[in-house]
Amino acid sequence: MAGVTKELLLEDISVCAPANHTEPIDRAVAEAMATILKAVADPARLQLLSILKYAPSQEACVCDLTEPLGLSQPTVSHHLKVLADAGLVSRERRGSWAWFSLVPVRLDELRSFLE
Amino acid sequence: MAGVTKELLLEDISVCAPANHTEPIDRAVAEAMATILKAVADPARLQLLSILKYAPSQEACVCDLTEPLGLSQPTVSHHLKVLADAGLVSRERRGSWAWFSLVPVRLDELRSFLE
DNA sequence: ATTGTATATCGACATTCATCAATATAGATA
DNA sequence: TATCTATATTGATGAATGTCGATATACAAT
Repeated sequence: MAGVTKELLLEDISVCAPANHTEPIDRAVAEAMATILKAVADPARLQLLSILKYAPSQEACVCDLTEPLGLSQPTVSHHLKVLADAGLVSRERRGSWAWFSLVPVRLDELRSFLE
Repeated sequence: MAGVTKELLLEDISVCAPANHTEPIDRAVAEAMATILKAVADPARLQLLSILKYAPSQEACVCDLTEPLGLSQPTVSHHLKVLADAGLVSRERRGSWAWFSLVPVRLDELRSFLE
């Protein structure tokens, strides 16, 4: 099935926007949030997010990322896919290169949820 | 070796207090933060944190937690240990019961790091 | 001491995951 | 078309992890 994205859309986790809970979350919400948190809970992916944050024009292509991470190109590509599926980074193809950039609102959601 | 704790102390991650970075984090910092994030990135543990947050007097014992989570007592005990090792909850023995409560400053650190 | 209850640890199992080499795909250029 | 480069996918492998039953430990109360 081409064109099907596995990205978790914001609407899927209705509870994580305002974080105005008055009672404990249930299993379904916990699983949805855990999916996003798992995407962040990896050293390589934390480095990727950090590099993107401080990159000129807040973006970078895969070829700029393998060397600072010390990982192979397939592995870096894999990590970027995990981040993209979680909605934490976006991908834009320009010529032969794939440019990745942060989706800041997604990290805002994470922080809100932890309040 | 009795009395040895595996808790990650705040001092161990010198960079996560103010979150005033000006350059990308290195692998060591990323690994330290990933350890704490991994502790949070699990549905059962997110539920535990949430239940503790809304519990009367912000604490609960294991026997109060198995039923809402639908998991066995050893499994809940295991998850609480993971959270305690990450410094996210504290444990206090009172009689036969072990009372767990949140360590809010630890969650503050997580949020700061994601800024 | 014995019994009972609450919690922790152990051992095992199935699943997930990070990683790489090999290969496939996409796009640019000749 | 053919070729070159950048990125994505596949397949395999070893490590980490969530879960439970069985057992051990800690504490209270007979």
